Amino acid sequence: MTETAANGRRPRRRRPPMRAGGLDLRVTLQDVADRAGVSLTTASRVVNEGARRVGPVMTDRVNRAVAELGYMANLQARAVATGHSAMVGVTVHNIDDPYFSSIAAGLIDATRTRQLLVCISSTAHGEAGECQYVSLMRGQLARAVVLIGSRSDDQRAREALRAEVSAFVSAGGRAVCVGQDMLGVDTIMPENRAGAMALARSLVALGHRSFAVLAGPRDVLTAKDRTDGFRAGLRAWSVELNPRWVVAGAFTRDGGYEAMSAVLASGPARPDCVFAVNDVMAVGALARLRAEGISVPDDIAVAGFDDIHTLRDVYPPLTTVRLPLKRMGEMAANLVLSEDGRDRPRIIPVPGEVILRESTLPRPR
Amino acid sequence: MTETAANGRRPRRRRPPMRAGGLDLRVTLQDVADRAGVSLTTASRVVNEGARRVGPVMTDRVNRAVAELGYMANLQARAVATGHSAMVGVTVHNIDDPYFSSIAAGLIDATRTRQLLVCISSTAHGEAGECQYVSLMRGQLARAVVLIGSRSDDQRAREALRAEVSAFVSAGGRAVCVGQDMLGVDTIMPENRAGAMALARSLVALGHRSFAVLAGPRDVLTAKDRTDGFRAGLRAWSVELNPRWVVAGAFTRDGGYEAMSAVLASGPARPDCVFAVNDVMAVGALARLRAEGISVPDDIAVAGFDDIHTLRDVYPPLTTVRLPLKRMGEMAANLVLSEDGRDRPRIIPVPGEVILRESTLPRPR
DNA sequence: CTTGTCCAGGAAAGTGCTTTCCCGGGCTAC
DNA sequence: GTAGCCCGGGAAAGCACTTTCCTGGACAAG
Repeated sequence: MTETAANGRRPRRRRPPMRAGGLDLRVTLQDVADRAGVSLTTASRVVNEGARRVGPVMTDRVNRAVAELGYMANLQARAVATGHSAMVGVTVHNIDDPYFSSIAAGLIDATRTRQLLVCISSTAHGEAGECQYVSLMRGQLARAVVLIGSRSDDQRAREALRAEVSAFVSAGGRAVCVGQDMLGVDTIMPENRAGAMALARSLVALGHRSFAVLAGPRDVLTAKDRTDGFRAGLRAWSVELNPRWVVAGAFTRDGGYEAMSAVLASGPARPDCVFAVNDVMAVGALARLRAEGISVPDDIAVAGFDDIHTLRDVYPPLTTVRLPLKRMGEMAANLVLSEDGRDRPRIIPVPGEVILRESTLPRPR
Repeated sequence: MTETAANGRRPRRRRPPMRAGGLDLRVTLQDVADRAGVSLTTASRVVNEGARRVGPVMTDRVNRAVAELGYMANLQARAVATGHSAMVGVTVHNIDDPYFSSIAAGLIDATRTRQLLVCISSTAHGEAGECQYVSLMRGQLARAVVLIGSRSDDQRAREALRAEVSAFVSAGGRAVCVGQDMLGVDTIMPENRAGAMALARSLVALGHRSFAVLAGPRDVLTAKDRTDGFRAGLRAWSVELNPRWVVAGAFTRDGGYEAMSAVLASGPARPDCVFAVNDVMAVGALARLRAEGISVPDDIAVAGFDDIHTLRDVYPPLTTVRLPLKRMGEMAANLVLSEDGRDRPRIIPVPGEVILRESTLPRPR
């Protein structure tokens, strides 16, 4: 009681920018302790419900003070003291793209019950942005970082990212990638190549013989893998792909629209079937064909990749390769949460499933 | 030099859970200072490029040490020291819904250059989840919190959220809402009511006389506002809405599908036109009508709301009310970043624009 | 009655950073 | 030549927590 009285409250801290007029009522654990008439230590122990037990009287007093003051622990300070936080950093290339938002949704869902704080950054393609974000997460003492999206074929950028990720891991974090296995960390790996290959086989089986590919961005490995897989699948049936009909384009609806335009402009001949390396592009292609008055699937068939949920109702229904996107997000979350204990990264392949719909009806020959 | 030698490096800190085998190489500012042979203070000043100038020699030495050691500041510690962080918390109801991911994309975009760290939580409807998240953000000393999505008509929940937000603001944060103005904070307010009203007028002008409304979830104010606005718009033309044809349903494709089913099942009569309170539901309705062999727009016209970008290519193209979703995200970011200095919250109404497309061709009478 | 063992509570030392305050040297002004 | 003044550098005091270590009392065992 003697000391306690002398232990005057520290003066309100300097709070630098201090919003105009907004009185600052940040309440600290010390405030709680004071109000409850206990030591800071005891207050901390009650709040943390940790190993150390506290008597029921004190516990009660502290809890009451917490409620009365509306106390919320300063999580940053806690992170500094303990050396780790509950944050999980996530990067996607474009959150507005349903491919990414589906995966993110799965991840967030799986994470909800686990008391983790998910931070999403939309890095608009490019390893540079991801690099920066991983570094930021290192600064946040993030528990993990999840890099969602295709790797690029830019070797230098990839090395830089690899180094950054490795620094993050050395600092005690965990890293997971959804895409290609190029970072030396746990990876959820959609089987783009095999999926596209299977799709090619199915399309040939339906009677299609000449193909165009709307191949996505040149430097994106996912696009490359799907294109290559498709070509390989055709080749297995001795069907060759006309290089003039393999045209690049952005991974967007408009990218698909323009790539389709390029195919149509390439000459009077037309392919039996167009494979767009993702559904979003396929929708753009459909729009372009409709604008031209070309009937799908009667004149030209169209197939996509991903089986995006929100696109399941375009007309005609799109043949595609289904990837369990939400599930992939959950799998990523599980990788983040499970201790590995093993020395080598886990690679989890995710097969795609060919879904034939009306956009590629059988072609009578 | 005398002191420096004695100033032995602190022993490596206790690092509690310590991943198996993962050697912990967290490098601190002290390490940098030691390596550069300068004081902690100087190192800090160099790293922060703050007001205080440091001589070129020291600056250089520190920068070199930073590079060599791969130093990344512990942002949590910085936040503790300064009393604020660069974090912005964002809640959406469902990140997988294009409505939300578009707004989020706009927000993230606008935020990229500003050195802010965006944390997104998907709170799956419900003020309770938002409450919890705002509290979490208070613990993170977040600079701001952005609540994206409709308020519900649950008064108690709303009060709780309001209290939590107010605690957040008292602690020096800023709050922005995208939805209804019910929280007493800066708000981006889509004019749902007016938009639906205008849509109703346009549809009547096209010759439609009997309407069904797929009205969304009962407790969601956005759904309610749109329904009410639509009803009011009809009434202005002396058209009444048959209550049996106002059916609730989830804000999803499947919700729209089922609500449409309910309308069809309600009797032999059919409405001229169906208004789904958002595009996603409208797409579900289209699917249901197609399944029934009912032609849109010849037999029944369909209209939605939002003008979701990825849905712009459904067939037939959907009449809707366009909301500038990405722009709304940017506006929210701007509200977050601009100091207000005013005493009362800013409310920014966002008008919707009626877009007539083929799903509601004029009906000859 | 003494000794040893828990046990709840508190003081204090940490966590990595910022920022205030102090100090000594070089400069200019008179 | 000296008084006054910046100016770059460092020591130390925060910031809001956690956790170790200590302490005094209650209790059981001998």
